[in-house]
Amino acid sequence: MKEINIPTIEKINIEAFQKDLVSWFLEEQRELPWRENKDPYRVWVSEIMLQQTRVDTVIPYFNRFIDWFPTLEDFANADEEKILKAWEGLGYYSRVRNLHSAVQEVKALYNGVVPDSPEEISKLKGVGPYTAGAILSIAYGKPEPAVDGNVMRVLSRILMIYEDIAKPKTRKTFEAAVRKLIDHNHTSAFNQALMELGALICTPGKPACLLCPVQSHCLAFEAGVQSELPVKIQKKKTRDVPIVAVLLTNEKGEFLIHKRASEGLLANLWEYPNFENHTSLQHKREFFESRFQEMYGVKPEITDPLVKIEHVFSHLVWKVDTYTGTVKEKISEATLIENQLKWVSKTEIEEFAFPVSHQKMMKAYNDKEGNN
DNA sequence: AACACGTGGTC
DNA sequence: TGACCAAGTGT
Repeated sequence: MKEINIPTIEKINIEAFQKDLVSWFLEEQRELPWRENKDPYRVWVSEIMLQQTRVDTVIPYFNRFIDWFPTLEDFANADEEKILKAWEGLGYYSRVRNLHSAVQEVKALYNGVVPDSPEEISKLKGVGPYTAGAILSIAYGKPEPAVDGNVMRVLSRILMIYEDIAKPKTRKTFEAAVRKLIDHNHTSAFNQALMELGALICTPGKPACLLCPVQSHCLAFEAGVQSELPVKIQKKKTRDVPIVAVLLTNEKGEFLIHKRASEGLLANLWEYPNFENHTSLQHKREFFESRFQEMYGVKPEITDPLVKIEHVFSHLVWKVDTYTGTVKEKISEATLIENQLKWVSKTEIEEFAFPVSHQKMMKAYNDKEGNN
């Protein structure tokens, strides 16, 4: 275990810093549904939802999630279709599948009680260094660091740390800092205060230093360099992926849907039949029809163009040309099962989780038909 | 270490 | 309008 040295920490009056920060949090914290109590299960769910996701986005999802699965055991017993539906639209869907298997493990191994040791809790799927520290400090009062993007931004300023926060090893520097700074009597408030401060005051763009409860402790403010911090180098280019997707119906008015693979992008979510189309430009319909036929043995008929959808992911961009179409011939039951295809009515379709891009297809269809 | 993994909001 | 961002983790 290498010792991490942070010279500037000597300049901080730690007790005064703790008091100013924690007092501010106790006074000014937002009322959030996951702050109603310290149930480790609720804290856990909220921390997973909040990964890379805004508070305002999470609130309605969290409330519905707790409504559907009030206890850890309720969630452990839920089926995968339902848990994906609970997450539909939130993104990063592996979060909910990992949470599900982790919760089932807690039920089986720990009698349904979320473990309170760093070693045990860190073994759970989807529980990394941040989430482990967050649950341990918030739900169990353990003096563990919970270093997220907010904490790195706030502490990079207070301690004038110029390490690139995009680099994995940098998190360790900030964990070491938190271990020295954390208020052992108020671990929950201290860690949450760091994040709350980052969200409300010590923001990325223009930090509201004049309103900051720990302004007098901030080395970057003292030096007038708060806008230069944190240092963050990085940006990957996205690549375009052209896709042709078709909303296919049969004579019964049912829609054909396809379940995505169990790993990778949008794993296990449902979608309308589509193919990546690197070939060309004017022949998208023919391309789809022939690919569909070679995959499933039946030739669909594409009728009308629907909408063009551009969907931006963090690492790629789908350029989707969508159409409506019909399937007149019968697709055999074996083919349907083998290829994870399903005919569903407009009512049944509500039970399945779709990525946002494909939700837009049905919306466009409804808008166009003027029905619902 | 670097990249895959979603979505909606912001300046 | 195109980054850049928001309470990260798995591989």
